Amino acid sequence: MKVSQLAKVLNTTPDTVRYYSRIGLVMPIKNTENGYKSYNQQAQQRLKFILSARQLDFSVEEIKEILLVADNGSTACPLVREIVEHRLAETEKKFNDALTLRNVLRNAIDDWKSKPDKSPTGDMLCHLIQGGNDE
Amino acid sequence: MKVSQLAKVLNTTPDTVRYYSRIGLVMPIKNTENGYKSYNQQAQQRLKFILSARQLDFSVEEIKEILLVADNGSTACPLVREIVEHRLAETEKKFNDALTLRNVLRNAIDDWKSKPDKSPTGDMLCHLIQGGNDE
DNA sequence: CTTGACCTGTGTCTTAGACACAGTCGTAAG
DNA sequence: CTTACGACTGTGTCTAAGACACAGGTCAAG
Repeated sequence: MKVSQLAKVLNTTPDTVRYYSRIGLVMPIKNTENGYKSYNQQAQQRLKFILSARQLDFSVEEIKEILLVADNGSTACPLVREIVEHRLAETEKKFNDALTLRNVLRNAIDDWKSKPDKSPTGDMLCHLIQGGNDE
Repeated sequence: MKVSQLAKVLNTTPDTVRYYSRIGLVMPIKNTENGYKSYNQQAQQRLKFILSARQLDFSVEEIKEILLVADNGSTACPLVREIVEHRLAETEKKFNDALTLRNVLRNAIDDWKSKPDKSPTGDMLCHLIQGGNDE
């Protein structure tokens, strides 16, 4: 299995496969003829796992730690549970931040509807953004 | 006004002030004695504008374009309106993505509650992530 | 003068790949 | 067989918005 072939099978991009190879998450065999990377069944399994974890928004660094534990023969499950809890908390924060920003943007657009465009002055670059209650 | 003083006045960090100086968004005067950056009233005004735009999640690159237009004496308002519309669309996407991911994570946590930790096997690194319906 | 706390500019680091590039493969035509 | 050419390859570099490390500078207290 070469890079693009593996990428297609697992529905990802060659660049992603190369990246994970580059940082050592998957270890292809090097074809000594041309230096091309060659992936076996185990590498494919491993990459599939990585992609699944990425879908849960696990960072590559976290996945690296999980694999380290699993490669050692230990259960990675407790670590995985911990990470997913952590990720949930972060995602809820992102969710709230996006919600807040959405409202701010919507209010801005609404407020600005009644305001004209103005040329900048010495102390006012754009009254939409800077402007308090200019009339 | 030196870096940290300006940062404190505008409630931001010295690193942020230095960054905007470094990329040329604000242009401090160089003290010829010690090479320290010195900010005047106009620079402060400018930085304040930048920070306000950042609060609307405008990118630094977008702000750079706005300032370019304003420095030219033209109205930046149309550009600002365009950017904020664009940003709203992106924020709504982020919002939805976060919502979706939150549900995925919650479901995962819930599903996993009834599942034990397992040691990895040759073809199963972590059954929580990989596992279909193993019992 | 010396100490020490704080400040300074500059250089490097961060994520997770995307992109550019020169070289290589494989296949089809001549 | 050679040649051409499109698809592929590994490696090096780039991204956003600062954060951090570091060697040196400043300034007030003693």
